Amino acid sequence: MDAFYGSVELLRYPQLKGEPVVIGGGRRRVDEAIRDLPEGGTLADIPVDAFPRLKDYTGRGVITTATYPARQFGVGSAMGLMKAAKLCPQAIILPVDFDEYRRYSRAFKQVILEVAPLMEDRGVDEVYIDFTHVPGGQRDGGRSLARLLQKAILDATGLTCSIGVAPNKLIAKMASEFEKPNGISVVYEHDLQSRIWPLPCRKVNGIGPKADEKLKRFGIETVGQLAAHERDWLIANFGKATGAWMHEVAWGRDDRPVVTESEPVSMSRETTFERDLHAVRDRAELGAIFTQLCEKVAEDLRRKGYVGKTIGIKLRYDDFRIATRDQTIDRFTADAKTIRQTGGQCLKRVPLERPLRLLGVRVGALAKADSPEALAPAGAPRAASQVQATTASLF
DNA sequence: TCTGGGGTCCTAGGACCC
DNA sequence: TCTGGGGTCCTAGGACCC
Repeated sequence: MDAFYGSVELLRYPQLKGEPVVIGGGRRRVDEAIRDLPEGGTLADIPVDAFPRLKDYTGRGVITTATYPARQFGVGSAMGLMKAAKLCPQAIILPVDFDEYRRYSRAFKQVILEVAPLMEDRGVDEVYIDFTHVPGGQRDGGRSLARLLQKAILDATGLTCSIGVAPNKLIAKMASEFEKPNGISVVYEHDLQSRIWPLPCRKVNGIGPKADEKLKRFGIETVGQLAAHERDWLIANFGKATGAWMHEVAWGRDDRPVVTESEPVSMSRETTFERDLHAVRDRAELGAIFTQLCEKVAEDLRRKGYVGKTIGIKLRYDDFRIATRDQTIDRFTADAKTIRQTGGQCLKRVPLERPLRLLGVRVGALAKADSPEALAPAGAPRAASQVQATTASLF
Protein backbone atom coordinates (compact mmCIF):
# COMPACT_ATOMS: atom_id res chain seq x y z
CA MET A 1 0.00 0.00 0.00
CA ASP A 2 1.25 3.50 -0.76
CA ALA A 3 2.12 5.63 2.30
CA PHE A 4 -0.47 3.51 4.05
CA TYR A 5 -1.07 5.30 7.37
CA GLY A 6 -0.90 8.67 5.66
CA SER A 7 -3.35 7.64 2.95
CA VAL A 8 -5.82 6.37 5.54
CA GLU A 9 -5.58 9.68 7.41
CA LEU A 10 -6.23 11.59 4.18
CA LEU A 11 -9.51 9.72 3.78
CA ARG A 12 -10.60 11.30 7.07
CA TYR A 13 -9.00 14.65 6.45
CA PRO A 14 -9.24 15.20 2.67
CA GLN A 15 -8.42 18.86 3.25
CA LEU A 16 -4.82 17.75 3.88
CA LYS A 17 -4.33 16.40 0.35
CA GLY A 18 -1.17 17.90 -1.10
CA GLU A 19 0.11 18.99 2.32
CA PRO A 20 3.22 17.45 3.82
CA VAL A 21 1.87 15.19 6.57
CA VAL A 22 3.71 12.87 8.91
CA ILE A 23 2.18 10.26 11.19
CA GLY A 24 3.69 9.53 14.55
CA GLY A 25 3.10 12.23 17.13
CA GLY A 26 0.99 12.42 20.25
CA ARG A 27 -2.76 12.71 20.53
CA ARG A 28 -3.34 16.03 22.24
CA ARG A 29 -3.11 18.73 19.58
CA VAL A 30 -5.42 16.96 17.14
CA ASP A 31 -7.93 16.36 19.89
CA GLU A 32 -7.99 20.09 20.55
CA ALA A 33 -8.71 20.80 16.90
CA ILE A 34 -11.52 18.28 16.90
CA ARG A 35 -13.02 19.81 20.03
CA ASP A 36 -13.08 23.22 18.39
CA LEU A 37 -15.12 21.90 15.46
CA PRO A 38 -17.98 24.18 14.40
CA GLU A 39 -21.46 22.97 15.31
CA GLY A 40 -22.49 20.02 13.15
CA GLY A 41 -19.06 19.97 11.55
CA THR A 42 -17.22 16.87 10.42
CA LEU A 43 -13.54 16.03 10.50
CA ALA A 44 -13.28 17.31 6.94
CA ASP A 45 -14.34 20.76 8.20
CA ILE A 46 -11.34 21.24 10.44
CA PRO A 47 -9.35 24.05 8.83
CA VAL A 48 -5.86 23.08 7.71
CA ASP A 49 -4.45 25.81 9.95
CA ALA A 50 -5.89 24.11 13.03
CA PHE A 51 -3.68 21.03 12.62
CA PRO A 52 -0.51 20.77 14.69
CA ARG A 53 2.79 21.34 12.90
CA LEU A 54 6.09 19.57 13.41
CA LYS A 55 7.77 22.80 14.52
CA ASP A 56 5.39 22.98 17.50
CA TYR A 57 5.93 19.41 18.48
CA THR A 58 7.97 18.56 21.52
CA GLY A 59 8.55 15.03 22.60
CA ARG A 60 10.08 11.76 21.61
CA GLY A 61 9.19 9.52 18.81
CA VAL A 62 9.74 8.62 15.19
CA ILE A 63 7.82 9.00 11.99
CA THR A 64 5.93 5.90 10.95
CA THR A 65 4.77 7.28 7.61
CA ALA A 66 5.36 10.44 5.60
CA THR A 67 3.02 11.40 2.77
CA TYR A 68 4.63 11.93 -0.63
CA PRO A 69 4.64 15.74 -0.31
CA ALA A 70 6.51 15.36 3.00
CA ARG A 71 9.00 12.97 1.38
CA GLN A 72 9.96 15.79 -0.97
CA PHE A 73 11.64 17.38 2.03
CA GLY A 74 13.67 14.28 2.78
CA VAL A 75 11.41 13.20 5.61
CA GLY A 76 10.82 9.46 5.84
CA SER A 77 9.80 6.50 7.99
CA ALA A 78 11.79 5.72 11.13
CA MET A 79 13.23 9.24 11.23
CA GLY A 80 13.23 10.94 14.61
CA LEU A 81 10.56 13.64 14.91
CA MET A 82 13.09 16.24 15.98
CA LYS A 83 15.19 15.66 12.90
CA ALA A 84 12.09 15.70 10.68
CA ALA A 85 11.07 19.03 12.25
CA LYS A 86 14.34 20.54 11.07
CA LEU A 87 13.82 19.30 7.51
CA CYS A 88 10.15 20.26 7.23
CA PRO A 89 8.94 22.34 10.20
CA GLN A 90 5.63 23.17 8.51
CA ALA A 91 4.66 19.49 8.06
CA ILE A 92 1.41 18.57 9.73
CA ILE A 93 1.79 15.90 12.36
CA LEU A 94 -0.95 13.40 13.12
CA PRO A 95 -1.08 10.75 15.83
CA VAL A 96 -0.98 7.05 14.98
CA ASP A 97 -4.41 5.41 14.99
CA PHE A 98 -3.54 1.79 14.63
CA ASP A 99 -7.11 0.52 15.01
CA GLU A 100 -8.15 2.51 11.98
CA TYR A 101 -5.22 1.25 9.90
CA ARG A 102 -6.07 -2.31 10.91
CA ARG A 103 -9.62 -1.83 9.67
CA TYR A 104 -8.40 -0.70 6.26
CA SER A 105 -5.79 -3.45 6.28
CA ARG A 106 -8.47 -6.09 6.72
CA ALA A 107 -10.60 -4.44 4.04
CA PHE A 108 -7.93 -4.40 1.30
CA LYS A 109 -6.82 -7.93 2.11
CA GLN A 110 -10.42 -9.13 1.90
CA VAL A 111 -10.68 -7.64 -1.59
CA ILE A 112 -7.54 -9.51 -2.66
CA LEU A 113 -8.69 -12.80 -1.14
CA GLU A 114 -11.89 -12.69 -3.13
CA VAL A 115 -9.87 -12.55 -6.34
CA ALA A 116 -6.70 -14.44 -5.44
CA PRO A 117 -6.98 -16.74 -2.42
CA LEU A 118 -3.27 -17.59 -2.20
CA MET A 119 -2.22 -14.55 -0.23
CA GLU A 120 0.57 -14.22 2.32
CA ASP A 121 0.18 -11.60 5.02
CA ARG A 122 3.33 -9.52 5.44
CA GLY A 123 2.08 -7.05 7.98
CA VAL A 124 -0.48 -4.31 7.98
CA ASP A 125 0.25 -2.85 4.54
CA GLU A 126 1.88 -5.56 2.47
CA VAL A 127 1.10 -9.01 1.03
CA TYR A 128 2.48 -11.55 -1.42
CA ILE A 129 0.01 -13.05 -3.85
CA ASP A 130 0.47 -16.19 -5.94
CA PHE A 131 -0.91 -15.32 -9.39
CA THR A 132 -0.04 -18.72 -10.88
CA HIS A 133 -3.48 -20.31 -10.89
CA VAL A 134 -5.69 -17.24 -10.68
CA PRO A 135 -7.87 -16.90 -13.79
CA GLY A 136 -6.17 -14.32 -16.02
CA GLY A 137 -3.12 -14.34 -13.77
CA GLN A 138 -0.78 -15.03 -16.68
CA ARG A 139 -2.30 -12.55 -19.11
CA ASP A 140 0.11 -9.81 -20.10
CA GLY A 141 2.66 -11.16 -17.69
CA GLY A 142 0.27 -10.61 -14.79
CA ARG A 143 -0.30 -6.94 -15.50
CA SER A 144 -4.04 -7.40 -16.14
CA LEU A 145 -4.63 -9.05 -12.81
CA ALA A 146 -2.51 -6.44 -11.07
CA ARG A 147 -4.65 -3.71 -12.64
CA LEU A 148 -7.83 -5.47 -11.61
CA LEU A 149 -6.60 -5.73 -8.02
CA GLN A 150 -5.63 -2.07 -7.90
CA LYS A 151 -9.06 -1.02 -9.11
CA ALA A 152 -10.92 -3.35 -6.76
CA ILE A 153 -8.90 -2.09 -3.79
CA LEU A 154 -9.39 1.54 -4.79
CA ASP A 155 -13.14 1.05 -5.22
CA ALA A 156 -13.51 -0.69 -1.87
CA THR A 157 -11.22 1.48 0.24
CA GLY A 158 -10.21 4.62 -1.64
CA LEU A 159 -6.57 3.59 -1.27
CA THR A 160 -3.86 3.07 -3.87
CA CYS A 161 -1.18 0.42 -3.94
CA SER A 162 1.84 -0.55 -6.00
CA ILE A 163 2.29 -4.04 -7.37
CA GLY A 164 5.35 -5.90 -8.57
CA VAL A 165 4.85 -9.03 -10.63
CA ALA A 166 7.75 -11.44 -11.01
CA PRO A 167 8.68 -15.13 -11.03
CA ASN A 168 9.37 -15.16 -7.28
CA LYS A 169 8.87 -13.20 -4.05
CA LEU A 170 12.37 -11.77 -3.98
CA ILE A 171 12.02 -10.05 -7.36
CA ALA A 172 8.36 -9.17 -6.91
CA LYS A 173 9.21 -7.29 -3.73
CA MET A 174 11.88 -5.24 -5.45
CA ALA A 175 9.66 -4.70 -8.50
CA SER A 176 6.84 -3.35 -6.32
CA GLU A 177 9.00 -0.32 -5.53
CA PHE A 178 9.81 0.55 -9.15
CA GLU A 179 6.64 2.53 -9.87
CA LYS A 180 5.48 3.92 -6.56
CA PRO A 181 2.88 5.23 -5.93
CA ASN A 182 -0.03 3.56 -7.68
CA GLY A 183 2.15 1.69 -10.15
CA ILE A 184 2.63 -1.77 -11.61
CA SER A 185 5.95 -3.34 -12.61
CA VAL A 186 6.29 -6.64 -14.38
CA VAL A 187 9.78 -8.09 -14.17
CA TYR A 188 10.68 -11.22 -16.12
CA GLU A 189 13.49 -13.63 -15.48
CA HIS A 190 15.43 -12.23 -18.43
CA ASP A 191 15.21 -8.72 -16.90
CA LEU A 192 17.59 -9.69 -14.11
CA GLN A 193 20.68 -8.03 -15.53
CA SER A 194 18.99 -4.91 -16.81
CA ARG A 195 16.62 -4.16 -13.93
CA ILE A 196 17.87 -5.91 -10.78
CA TRP A 197 21.64 -5.89 -11.09
CA PRO A 198 21.92 -2.08 -11.16
CA LEU A 199 20.11 -1.81 -7.80
CA PRO A 200 21.99 -1.14 -4.55
CA CYS A 201 22.33 -4.28 -2.42
CA ARG A 202 20.30 -2.57 0.30
CA LYS A 203 17.19 -2.97 -1.90
CA VAL A 204 17.30 -6.73 -1.35
CA ASN A 205 14.80 -7.80 1.28
CA GLY A 206 17.07 -9.24 3.96
CA ILE A 207 20.14 -7.06 3.38
CA GLY A 208 19.93 -4.41 6.07
CA PRO A 209 22.28 -1.63 7.19
CA LYS A 210 24.89 -3.96 8.71
CA ALA A 211 25.21 -6.36 5.80
CA ASP A 212 25.19 -3.46 3.37
CA GLU A 213 27.99 -1.76 5.27
CA LYS A 214 30.09 -4.90 5.19
CA LEU A 215 29.43 -5.42 1.48
CA LYS A 216 30.52 -1.88 0.82
CA ARG A 217 33.77 -2.52 2.65
CA PHE A 218 34.46 -5.17 0.00
CA GLY A 219 33.55 -2.65 -2.69
CA ILE A 220 30.23 -4.34 -3.42
CA GLU A 221 27.58 -1.70 -4.00
CA THR A 222 25.10 -3.26 -6.40
CA VAL A 223 23.35 -6.59 -6.80
CA GLY A 224 25.30 -7.09 -10.03
CA GLN A 225 28.60 -6.67 -8.20
CA LEU A 226 27.36 -9.18 -5.66
CA ALA A 227 26.57 -11.61 -8.49
CA ALA A 228 30.10 -11.20 -9.79
CA HIS A 229 31.53 -12.82 -6.67
CA GLU A 230 31.99 -16.55 -6.37
CA ARG A 231 29.67 -18.43 -4.09
CA ASP A 232 32.68 -19.80 -2.18
CA TRP A 233 34.08 -16.32 -1.69
CA LEU A 234 30.77 -15.12 -0.26
CA ILE A 235 30.60 -18.14 2.04
CA ALA A 236 34.17 -17.55 3.21
CA ASN A 237 33.40 -13.92 4.06
CA PHE A 238 29.76 -14.01 5.23
CA GLY A 239 29.33 -17.51 6.61
CA LYS A 240 27.76 -20.63 5.19
CA ALA A 241 24.08 -19.68 5.31
CA THR A 242 24.32 -15.96 4.58
CA GLY A 243 26.96 -16.37 1.89
CA ALA A 244 25.02 -19.01 0.00
CA TRP A 245 21.82 -16.99 0.36
CA MET A 246 23.49 -13.84 -0.98
CA HIS A 247 24.69 -15.75 -4.01
CA GLU A 248 21.18 -17.05 -4.77
CA VAL A 249 19.66 -13.61 -4.27
CA ALA A 250 22.17 -11.92 -6.60
CA TRP A 251 21.18 -14.35 -9.36
CA GLY A 252 17.49 -13.69 -8.76
CA ARG A 253 16.82 -17.14 -7.39
CA ASP A 254 14.22 -17.66 -4.66
CA ASP A 255 12.00 -20.71 -4.24
CA ARG A 256 10.11 -19.67 -1.11
CA PRO A 257 6.41 -20.46 -1.46
CA VAL A 258 3.62 -18.01 -0.74
CA VAL A 259 2.54 -19.06 2.75
CA THR A 260 -1.11 -18.45 3.55
CA GLU A 261 -1.24 -19.61 7.18
CA SER A 262 1.15 -19.16 10.08
CA GLU A 263 1.07 -19.40 13.85
CA PRO A 264 2.40 -16.58 16.01
CA VAL A 265 5.67 -17.24 17.85
CA SER A 266 5.45 -14.51 20.46
CA MET A 267 3.38 -11.58 21.61
CA SER A 268 4.75 -8.49 23.29
CA ARG A 269 4.03 -5.01 24.51
CA GLU A 270 6.58 -2.31 25.05
CA THR A 271 6.61 1.38 25.77
CA THR A 272 9.06 4.23 25.56
CA PHE A 273 8.64 6.57 28.51
CA GLU A 274 8.07 10.27 28.10
CA ARG A 275 11.22 10.80 30.13
CA ASP A 276 13.90 8.35 31.21
CA LEU A 277 13.07 6.55 34.42
CA HIS A 278 15.34 5.18 37.08
CA ALA A 279 14.71 1.81 38.68
CA VAL A 280 15.20 3.19 42.18
CA ARG A 281 14.06 6.81 41.96
CA ASP A 282 11.03 6.04 39.80
CA ARG A 283 10.30 2.64 41.21
CA ALA A 284 6.57 3.18 41.71
CA GLU A 285 5.98 4.59 38.25
CA LEU A 286 7.99 1.82 36.61
CA GLY A 287 6.17 -0.81 38.62
CA ALA A 288 2.81 0.53 37.49
CA ILE A 289 3.89 0.62 33.84
CA PHE A 290 5.25 -2.89 34.14
CA THR A 291 1.95 -4.17 35.53
CA GLN A 292 0.02 -2.49 32.71
CA LEU A 293 2.25 -4.02 30.06
CA CYS A 294 1.73 -7.47 31.59
CA GLU A 295 -2.02 -6.93 31.62
CA LYS A 296 -2.01 -5.85 27.98
CA VAL A 297 -0.01 -8.87 26.86
CA ALA A 298 -2.30 -11.14 28.85
CA GLU A 299 -5.31 -9.51 27.22
CA ASP A 300 -3.77 -9.91 23.75
CA LEU A 301 -3.08 -13.57 24.42
CA ARG A 302 -6.59 -14.23 25.65
CA ARG A 303 -8.28 -12.29 22.86
CA LYS A 304 -6.36 -14.28 20.26
CA GLY A 305 -6.65 -17.58 22.14
CA TYR A 306 -3.01 -18.29 22.94
CA VAL A 307 -0.96 -19.24 25.95
CA GLY A 308 2.82 -19.18 26.31
CA LYS A 309 5.49 -20.50 28.60
CA THR A 310 8.51 -18.26 28.03
CA ILE A 311 8.17 -14.89 29.72
CA GLY A 312 10.64 -12.20 28.86
CA ILE A 313 11.44 -8.58 29.55
CA LYS A 314 13.26 -5.99 27.49
CA LEU A 315 14.93 -2.80 28.62
CA ARG A 316 16.37 0.04 26.64
CA TYR A 317 18.80 2.18 28.58
CA ASP A 318 19.27 5.90 28.06
CA ASP A 319 22.31 5.10 25.90
CA PHE A 320 20.10 2.95 23.67
CA ARG A 321 21.71 -0.32 24.59
CA ILE A 322 19.17 -3.10 24.95
CA ALA A 323 19.05 -5.90 27.49
CA THR A 324 16.67 -8.84 27.46
CA ARG A 325 16.08 -11.62 29.95
CA ASP A 326 13.63 -14.47 29.73
CA GLN A 327 12.52 -17.43 31.74
CA THR A 328 10.61 -20.52 30.73
CA ILE A 329 8.08 -21.75 33.23
CA ASP A 330 6.72 -25.27 33.58
CA ARG A 331 3.23 -24.57 32.31
CA PHE A 332 1.51 -22.45 29.68
CA THR A 333 -0.13 -19.27 30.80
CA ALA A 334 -2.03 -16.19 29.68
CA ASP A 335 -2.39 -14.88 33.20
CA ALA A 336 -1.32 -11.31 33.90
CA LYS A 337 -0.20 -12.08 37.47
CA THR A 338 1.92 -15.03 36.38
CA ILE A 339 3.47 -12.98 33.60
CA ARG A 340 4.11 -10.13 35.99
CA GLN A 341 5.68 -12.39 38.60
CA THR A 342 7.93 -14.24 36.14
CA GLY A 343 8.84 -10.98 34.45
CA GLY A 344 9.74 -9.63 37.89
CA GLN A 345 12.19 -12.52 38.32
CA CYS A 346 13.74 -11.60 34.99
CA LEU A 347 14.13 -7.97 36.05
CA LYS A 348 16.20 -9.06 39.02
CA ARG A 349 18.80 -10.51 36.65
CA VAL A 350 19.39 -7.38 34.61
CA PRO A 351 21.56 -4.37 35.47
CA LEU A 352 19.42 -1.44 36.62
CA GLU A 353 21.94 1.26 37.36
CA ARG A 354 21.44 3.29 34.19
CA PRO A 355 18.28 5.31 33.51
CA LEU A 356 15.74 3.42 31.42
CA ARG A 357 14.07 4.62 28.28
CA LEU A 358 11.90 1.64 27.43
CA LEU A 359 10.35 -1.34 29.12
CA GLY A 360 8.79 -4.31 27.34
CA VAL A 361 7.16 -7.61 28.21
CA ARG A 362 7.07 -10.60 25.91
CA VAL A 363 5.45 -14.03 26.02
CA GLY A 364 6.91 -16.65 23.70
CA ALA A 365 6.79 -20.42 23.13
CA LEU A 366 3.12 -20.01 22.30
CA ALA A 367 0.47 -22.67 21.89
CA LYS A 368 -3.21 -22.42 21.10
CA ALA A 369 -5.06 -22.16 24.42
CA ASP A 370 -7.20 -25.21 23.54
CA SER A 371 -4.39 -27.37 22.13
CA PRO A 372 -3.49 -30.69 23.86
CA GLU A 373 -0.02 -29.29 24.52
CA ALA A 374 -1.42 -26.31 26.39
CA LEU A 375 -3.89 -28.40 28.36
CA ALA A 376 -1.36 -31.07 29.40
CA PRO A 377 -0.20 -31.09 33.03
CA ALA A 378 2.86 -29.04 33.87
CA GLY A 379 6.03 -30.58 32.53
CA ALA A 380 8.88 -31.33 34.90
CA PRO A 381 10.86 -28.14 35.27
CA ARG A 382 14.23 -28.29 33.62
CA ALA A 383 17.13 -27.57 35.88
CA ALA A 384 17.67 -23.87 35.65
CA SER A 385 20.94 -22.80 34.10
CA GLN A 386 23.21 -20.67 36.24
CA VAL A 387 21.01 -17.68 36.84
CA GLN A 388 22.26 -14.95 39.11
CA ALA A 389 20.49 -11.97 40.51
CA THR A 390 22.68 -8.96 39.82
CA THR A 391 20.50 -6.46 41.64
CA ALA A 392 18.47 -6.50 44.78
CA SER A 393 14.78 -7.09 44.28
CA LEU A 394 13.24 -3.93 42.93
CA PHE A 395 9.94 -5.21 41.66
C1' DT B 1 15.31 17.52 22.39
C1' DC B 2 18.12 12.29 17.82
C1' DT B 3 16.41 7.29 17.38
C1' DG B 4 8.43 3.60 18.05
C1' DG B 5 6.18 -0.79 18.50
C1' DG B 6 5.37 -5.39 17.14
C1' DG B 7 7.26 -9.06 15.12
C1' DT B 8 10.57 -13.23 12.91
C1' DC B 9 14.72 -15.64 12.39
C1' DC B 10 19.55 -16.76 13.31
C1' DT B 11 23.68 -17.73 16.11
C1' DA B 12 26.15 -19.47 19.83
C1' DG B 13 27.19 -21.51 24.25
C1' DG B 14 25.82 -24.39 28.07
C1' DA B 15 22.84 -27.88 30.20
C1' DC B 16 21.08 -32.11 29.71
C1' DC B 17 19.87 -36.60 27.75
C1' DC B 18 20.74 -40.85 25.25
C1' DT C 1 42.20 -42.78 32.89
C1' DC C 2 40.64 -40.61 29.08
C1' DT C 3 37.38 -39.37 25.99
C1' DG C 4 32.42 -39.94 21.93
C1' DG C 5 28.70 -37.78 19.27
C1' DG C 6 23.90 -36.38 18.25
C1' DG C 7 19.99 -33.93 19.53
C1' DT C 8 16.93 -30.73 22.10
C1' DC C 9 16.01 -27.02 25.10
C1' DC C 10 17.10 -22.69 27.19
C1' DT C 11 18.99 -18.12 27.14
C1' DA C 12 21.00 -13.53 25.28
C1' DG C 13 21.91 -10.77 21.69
C1' DG C 14 21.49 -9.03 17.17
C1' DA C 15 19.93 -8.33 12.31
C1' DC C 16 16.16 -7.35 9.87
C1' DC C 17 11.30 -6.29 8.41
C1' DC C 18 6.73 -3.65 8.29
